[in-house]
Amino acid sequence: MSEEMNIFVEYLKKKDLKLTDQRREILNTFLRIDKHLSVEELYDIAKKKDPSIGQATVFRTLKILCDADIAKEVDLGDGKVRYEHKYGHEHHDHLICTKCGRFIEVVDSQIEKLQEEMCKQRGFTQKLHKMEIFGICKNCRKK
Amino acid sequence: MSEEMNIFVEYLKKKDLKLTDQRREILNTFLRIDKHLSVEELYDIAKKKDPSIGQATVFRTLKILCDADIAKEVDLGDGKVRYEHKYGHEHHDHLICTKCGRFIEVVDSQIEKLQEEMCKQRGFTQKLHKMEIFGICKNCRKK
DNA sequence: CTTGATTTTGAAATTCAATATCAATTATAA
DNA sequence: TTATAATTGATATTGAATTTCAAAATCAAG
Ligand SMILES: [Mn+2]
Ligand SMILES: [Mn+2]
Ligand SMILES: [Zn+2]
Ligand SMILES: [Zn+2]
Repeated sequence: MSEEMNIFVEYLKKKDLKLTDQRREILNTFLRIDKHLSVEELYDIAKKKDPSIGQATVFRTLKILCDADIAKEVDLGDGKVRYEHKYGHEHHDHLICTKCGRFIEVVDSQIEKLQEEMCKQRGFTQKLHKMEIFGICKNCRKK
Repeated sequence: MSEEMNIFVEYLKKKDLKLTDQRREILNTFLRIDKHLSVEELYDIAKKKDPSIGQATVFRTLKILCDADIAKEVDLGDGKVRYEHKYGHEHHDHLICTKCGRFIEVVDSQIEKLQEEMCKQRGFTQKLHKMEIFGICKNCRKK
């Protein structure tokens, strides 16, 4: 049983929510496919294992996984929210290939520091930030 | 007649599009209200001057203004696309106050440089980037 | 000016992701 | 086992954005 599943079970207990087959299966699928998937994509995969799972339950379960800090929304404003693993993952930003759709995860401590400074200078209290760089990845460039 | 209006007129001519009262009024409203407005907000304002203007036309015209590099989409992934002035404005990022909704425009040449380096290191060709920092602005903090 | 091909318009219909509704089903503690 | 409360999936609904379409407007040519 994965760490995340333990956390999930505990979280559900704490919130008086119930552990169901669907929720278990959705979490397992989410963990197995380590990508930035949309609900639709995750739903299609989970459905294969258990055809009785409904879209609404996938939406609902991913929201719970976010509340439990197991998943995190990634919204690029392209009309579909995606979800990534949060548990055991530090904050990071993304380089996104507009050709193949690959997400490259990056952190630059210097940039993070400069962001802090920039906010401080303006009396702005930073809560969170998003940095996304769009372009063409190494692989796609070669071809 | 504003610079932007000249550009718009030229752009329309070049693309065999027509200059209409609605398009003129939408651009003027857009220029007058120098904020990051959603289509809905811009529509409500433009409608007061000319009640016959329809939402669809506002959507359509803002798309044209983007094509003409007069306007630029700002999509924070909160379900509503906003538009800002592009003509005569350099690239910049945003500090966004989650309390009052204010947009503070910022550029940090050091950050921009580090972003370039980061991409270079990974063989990633940067096309564009978005950086948004969410938090509480000076004004809202005081209260 | 007119003319007339072509574009544009606004209202309404449609799309699409996300959310809400609801009766039937299921989990879980007593 | 039973009672209660949560959960489910199908379906309906929402809200932003887009498409459709017949009527109206633009604008270049005459
Ligand atoms: Mn990521
Ligand atoms: Mn701006
Ligand atoms: Zn790629
Ligand atoms: Zn504020």
